[in-house]
Amino acid sequence: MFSQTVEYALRAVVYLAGHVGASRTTEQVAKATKVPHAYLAKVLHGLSRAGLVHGQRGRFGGVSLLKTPEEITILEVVKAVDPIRRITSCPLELASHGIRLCPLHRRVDNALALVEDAFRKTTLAEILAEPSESVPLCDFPGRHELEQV
Amino acid sequence: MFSQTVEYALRAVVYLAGHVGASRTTEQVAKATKVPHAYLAKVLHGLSRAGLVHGQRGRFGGVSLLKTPEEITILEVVKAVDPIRRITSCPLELASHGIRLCPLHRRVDNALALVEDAFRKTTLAEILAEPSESVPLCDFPGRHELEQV
DNA sequence: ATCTAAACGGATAGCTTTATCCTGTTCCCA
DNA sequence: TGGGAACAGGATAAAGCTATCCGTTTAGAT
Repeated sequence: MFSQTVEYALRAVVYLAGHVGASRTTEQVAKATKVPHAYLAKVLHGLSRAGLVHGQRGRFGGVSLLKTPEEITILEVVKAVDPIRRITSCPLELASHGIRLCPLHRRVDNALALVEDAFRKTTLAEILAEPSESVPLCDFPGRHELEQV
Repeated sequence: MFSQTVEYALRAVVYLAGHVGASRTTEQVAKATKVPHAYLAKVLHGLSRAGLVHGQRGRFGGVSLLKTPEEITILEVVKAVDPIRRITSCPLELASHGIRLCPLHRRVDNALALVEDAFRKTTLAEILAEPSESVPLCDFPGRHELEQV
């Protein structure tokens, strides 16, 4: 239901949010998040165009968040790479429906709205702060590095 | 976010729910719901395999609902053609996460659960009964036939 | 200045979804 | 019992998503 791209983008930003300040190479992010690195580069570029991350070229470059984890919501990330297309007008293009959705599409759009709202309310900071057995993206409970090998 | 197939399937069952008892040809359904008829045939076949509709071959055949509109929920229809894949285990296959989702995937899965719940609570009967300016799938407010030409 | 590591960008390939077409099969009716 | 109407199902095609590869550009370090 959510695209692979969304999944990858979320993993990447959560990882970056766990390393604010420092910039990470796409290779590092790819390893830690188990995302194909060539494809991740595209996804990160999308996030860059949306103004969420900054890509620093050249040696010792990498990508880093442009905002604090408190300021970034899941919804922003989703919007950047694969926006939720709300239903704003009748998909059948029935003239008489116009701007008003029929009961069917009203319900479907309401479901989309639920997701949007849930995602709008969740920041990266919340995800990192949540007490949990399993740290986001991390194979080692309680520790916050995957690539310490 | 929802596939085209889901959209088509929902249109079809809502249409059929508006004509309980009688069976309609895929051609009729296709016209009324503005779905490509060859593709709709596949979708309807999927609904048939799921036991939601029955396809009667031969002359004066057609498709009809196997249950009353009160008994069919949107979720059943979605499940039949393109199920919502809930997140049941760590997508990164991190051993330490096991059955327990990390905060990120917990949130994403919660969003999926919201949609499932909303769809589980909605029956076709409700959609048809809802007082609205615009009748489902119908271009003529207050009337319930599109193909009266 | 040169070397090197990194993001950037385009070209390409495979897979899945969406869509079409055509043939077969079934069923009712005359 | 033959014919037509309708679903069933396979083959095929178009489009989008996912993924890979490779050359280019950039920037820092030496």
